[in-house]
Amino acid sequence: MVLKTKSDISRRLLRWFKAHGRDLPWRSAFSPYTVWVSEIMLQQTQVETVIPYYRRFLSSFPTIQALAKAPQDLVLKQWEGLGYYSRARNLHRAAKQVVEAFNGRFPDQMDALITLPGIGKSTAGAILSLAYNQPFPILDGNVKRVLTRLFALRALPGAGLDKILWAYSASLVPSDARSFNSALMDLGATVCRPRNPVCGLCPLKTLCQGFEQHLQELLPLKKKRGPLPLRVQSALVIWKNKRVFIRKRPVKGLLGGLWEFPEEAIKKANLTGGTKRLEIYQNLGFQVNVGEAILKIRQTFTHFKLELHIFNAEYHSGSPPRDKNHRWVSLAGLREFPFSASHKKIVEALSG
DNA sequence: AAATCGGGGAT
DNA sequence: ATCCCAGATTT
Repeated sequence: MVLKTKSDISRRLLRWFKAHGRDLPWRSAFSPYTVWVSEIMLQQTQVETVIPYYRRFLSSFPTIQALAKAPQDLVLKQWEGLGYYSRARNLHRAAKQVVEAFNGRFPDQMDALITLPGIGKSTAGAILSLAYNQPFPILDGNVKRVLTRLFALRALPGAGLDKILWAYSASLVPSDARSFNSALMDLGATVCRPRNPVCGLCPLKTLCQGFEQHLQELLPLKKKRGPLPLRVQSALVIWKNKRVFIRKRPVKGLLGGLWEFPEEAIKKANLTGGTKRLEIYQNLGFQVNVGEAILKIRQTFTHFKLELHIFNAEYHSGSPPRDKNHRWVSLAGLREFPFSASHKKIVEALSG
């Protein structure tokens, strides 16, 4: 009975996929490199957002050797605006590892794949199934939702539920894992959607326990999170002889490796008391005269909200550290450096 | 187990 | 405004 249902599910899904599967840029070649790049970009990021980045990235780095040889600033520049920049740094590191430790040969085994930075169990399963057509399961947001509904799993999110979902995903994968896993993701994205699932168009409708129990809108269960804390910060556009000062953020942590106009936390009171503005900057290493506010930017991050106040400033005295992480750059030169979305808006405000 | 890590699309 | 996206890594 269970075996019959299993083959029933894969048969229905594969037939549906032939007629309704998405035509996506990374589904033309199935080379390990392009599958890998797409999988990393697609982590926590929607397909439509990824597509232009994917094209540009492969245009800049057509091979894993080209990626391995590239400077990190250029890799981050191609990633600029996509978010979760550790993905880009890990992708770059992993490319070097494959070129050096694996002689340029992309691994085709689970144990080797998960040694590469940025590749966890699900991305490894995706690479093995999509690039090599090996029968490995995946468990992304789409698959979690489809399986949770299909088997009416009422557990709260967490390790316990994940273990059950991995077991279901593994039990369902047929020999044509490439098409099956693609179909599972497409079904989740286009039919078994988070809100307003289109159960009338679902090939698994008659097998779906969630639909049978009218739970499709309630599943998967989610835990609610509290309000995000607000961080108020300032950034300075410091001028000196038609150039502006930028520095590189630490490679670890938030927006790691990106460049910025010096940014620090401030208290809201310091925004209004004109003369207090000189006290805003503690760690700059040199003295400036702070001018008027020129821009205010709000940005929501995963775990906090940012309110960023940008001020014009003029170099006064002293000197910043003389290393490659601190630069005076012309307006035209700013285009070479990778910035976060917020600081990209500052660049645009200065240029436009 | 919980926190960290971006930015935007959809509603 | 909220939810969530082809998750991984660190704490």
